[in-house]
Amino acid sequence: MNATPRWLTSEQKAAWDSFIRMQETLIGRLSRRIQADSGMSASDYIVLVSLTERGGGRMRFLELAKSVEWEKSRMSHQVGRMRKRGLVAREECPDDGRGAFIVATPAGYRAIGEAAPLHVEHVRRLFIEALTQEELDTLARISNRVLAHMEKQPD
Amino acid sequence: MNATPRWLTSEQKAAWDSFIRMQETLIGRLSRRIQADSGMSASDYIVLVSLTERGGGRMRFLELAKSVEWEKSRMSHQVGRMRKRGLVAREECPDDGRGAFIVATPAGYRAIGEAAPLHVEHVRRLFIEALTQEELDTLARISNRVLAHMEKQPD
DNA sequence: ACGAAACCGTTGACATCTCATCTATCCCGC
DNA sequence: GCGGGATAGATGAGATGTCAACGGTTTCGT
Repeated sequence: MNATPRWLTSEQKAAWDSFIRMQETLIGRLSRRIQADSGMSASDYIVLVSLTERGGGRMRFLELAKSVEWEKSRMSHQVGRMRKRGLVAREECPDDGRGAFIVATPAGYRAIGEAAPLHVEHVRRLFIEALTQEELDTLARISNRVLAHMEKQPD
Repeated sequence: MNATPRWLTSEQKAAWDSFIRMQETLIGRLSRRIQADSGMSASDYIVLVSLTERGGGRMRFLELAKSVEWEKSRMSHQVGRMRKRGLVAREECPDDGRGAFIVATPAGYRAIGEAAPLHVEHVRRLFIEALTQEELDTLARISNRVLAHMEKQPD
């Protein structure tokens, strides 16, 4: 037994629609680019970046998952595939019999080393160059505000 | 034989990272919400919205695909699944022997009618409420600028 | 007319993501 | 030191997305 739903105002809807469309187009183009340029999936790329930059090429499994904010199941499948492709390896963890370290292989380093400059170039070309530094700052502030707001909200 | 890659400045990288993180978190939470609230996938939702709002419940297949900016293959699979679930139906097109109309079924209308208010509530709660109207306008302007820029760029 | 090219939509193979469930190990109180 | 709960991670099923190739139709130049 609800009241009429409260729809968005036309300004709110316009903002939402523009944002969604932009975001979808941009992410779509970038992932297709990564794939085409490097043969890696966008997921491979993200995981390798996090593993090599934030973990020095070696991280505990769940730490890696947290660092990219994925659930463990997703990461587990992903690591399995990346292992099959030789991008990462798995090492037992001496301290914790359940645990595992994920390690970037030389092939993994090579792949990310080749892919990263191309990726950055596309980010710059498609996104950064569209905006002034002031607009970028504004977008960052807005993004952080939304993130902070979401953290306070339940699911 | 390349020069050292031109990385992003720290301000640019900060903006990019914040945007990506926000976008991913927000979209992730919203799709899980749609799924949990209505049993529909986010894709089902988008397609039904476009079909009922912009097409009056009946659209040519490729027109539908264009209206949500999907490739035809993706839409074809999606429509196949939605057909199986009874959300849409397919009609032959008299004018064009290759073509097809996609039609929202009563069950489809019911599903979208129930899901939409909940979805809007979550959009409002997670996103709209985090920002002032001025910030929303700014974000819309920035999004449209990026979109316009991308349209001019090759793949 | 008629053949080629463009168009509409489908299909199959494969990669990926989610959810629920499972195993094994660790930790903690008693 | 033992039993129960938390933790680390893997796994299988099913839904989804991508890419490349395909089969009919239409269209259009000649």
